[in-house]
Amino acid sequence: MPRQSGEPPKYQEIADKLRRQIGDGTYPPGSVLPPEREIAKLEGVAVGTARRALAALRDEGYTEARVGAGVYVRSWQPIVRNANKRLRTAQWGEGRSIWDVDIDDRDLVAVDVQIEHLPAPAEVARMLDVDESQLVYRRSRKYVVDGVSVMRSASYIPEDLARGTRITQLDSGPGGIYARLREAGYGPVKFREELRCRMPTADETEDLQLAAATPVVEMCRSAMRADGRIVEVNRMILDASRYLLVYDFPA
Amino acid sequence: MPRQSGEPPKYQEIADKLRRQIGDGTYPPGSVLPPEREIAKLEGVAVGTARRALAALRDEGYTEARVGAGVYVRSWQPIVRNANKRLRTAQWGEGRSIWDVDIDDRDLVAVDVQIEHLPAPAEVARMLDVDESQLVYRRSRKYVVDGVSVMRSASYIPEDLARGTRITQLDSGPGGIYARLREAGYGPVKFREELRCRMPTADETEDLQLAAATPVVEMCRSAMRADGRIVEVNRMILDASRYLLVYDFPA
DNA sequence: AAGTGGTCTAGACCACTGC
DNA sequence: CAGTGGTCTAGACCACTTA
Repeated sequence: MPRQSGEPPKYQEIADKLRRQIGDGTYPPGSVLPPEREIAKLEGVAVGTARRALAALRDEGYTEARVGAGVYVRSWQPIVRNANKRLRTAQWGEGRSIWDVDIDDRDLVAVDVQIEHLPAPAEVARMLDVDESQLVYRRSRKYVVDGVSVMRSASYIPEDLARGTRITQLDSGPGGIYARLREAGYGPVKFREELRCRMPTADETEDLQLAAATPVVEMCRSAMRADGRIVEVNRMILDASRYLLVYDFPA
Repeated sequence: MPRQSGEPPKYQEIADKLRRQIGDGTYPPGSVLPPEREIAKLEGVAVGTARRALAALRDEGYTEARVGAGVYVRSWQPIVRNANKRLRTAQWGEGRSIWDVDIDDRDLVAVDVQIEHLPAPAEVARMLDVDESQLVYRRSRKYVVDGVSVMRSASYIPEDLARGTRITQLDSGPGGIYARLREAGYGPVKFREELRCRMPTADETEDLQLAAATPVVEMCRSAMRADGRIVEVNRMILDASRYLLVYDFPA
């Protein structure tokens, strides 16, 4: 039988009900929802319709399905990322990686660290104000917290600034690349972060092991020297469900 | 027939193909994809499977379906929002961006403007450091650009700061509420913006007329006076597909 | 081995659009 | 009025998890 004309779709009403039950603690974070076949029987709908309701919840980030096991209620425990605090000059001098600062007491691990020496990608070349054919260093890595991939980052540095420093090595040394740039007299004085939020590509979903329908934040940070030259461009993809972003600025 | 064991699902392969064709210009922005029944026939699958492929594209923001008309390819023409424009114009000059966006100044129109006088919501009360029972002014509005709803905003001001000023009126006067606060000696000197990105609730989808599976940016801006008191809290919901957010800050 | 979510089929009626 | 996307049914097999 087709559904009667009129109000909201059945799958939406079932989803609303489950959403409410997740909200009021009937299904607390970490718990399992009834299987789709049981929901179908309880609500008197076809299994496909119950599936759509569950899919809606999954697509809103409420739940995570594990095949063979069940549909689990997710919780949101974000990493607080304060851009200004992390990049303050004082903290680079202390020999700490900027990434240590805001992770509370959770372990943050960089994996899949790579250094490449390649021609600048078009947009990066425009930002760095160099020719596309010119070589840059690309330092890429993925960050993992509590076993969960939360971000992929790729940093681009013009060759003439990186040459002869530890920026070209896997371990860039205490304080990271900003400390190296500063030692060489190229310390950045200003930053710009541009962000957009969108649904991930298939590659990003695979790389960060994103739950279905989790958005990503695509961020580009550029670091500028006193004379106005951009000395580094950092392109990042963040699992949006894992981050709370904070910016402070004067009026 | 159930599908053969092995590689990616059919609907995913069809989606990949369409995604590629959107990318290479076979279906340019604004064009219409073949109807689901035709895709089903062409690909030799059931209509439901073709539908899943189209649903995947829609869920990634590539397309927008108009019932009765067809599935249209979307384009991304974001509003560039520079949180601290003063810093930007003074120190960065004309902005270079990785994203190729026109920085045109389209007019933002405020609609559905409302002023309420109500007890502070719990989180707002905590931010403003007042009792939950205490009254605050809530100024809410929706912003529309080119006929499209892009943001909903709700600003909260403690009663003792707003009383006797035009902050309590629909038209808060030239310069907006910050000018009024400044006149009263309460001018903010610092801002903080906290952002998270997530899938919208059903209410938000309805309110902003969001395309299916478009993420939102949930933002909370607080304005701080010289003595440290927070004089305003502004809660915003942005259609993520319409915004490019920019933050400048010193090292 | 039983149960679960993921995929798929082959139909159907509805509300809406555009001619 | 023909065509479109949205919803729904009642089945089916698969790969996987759990015990």
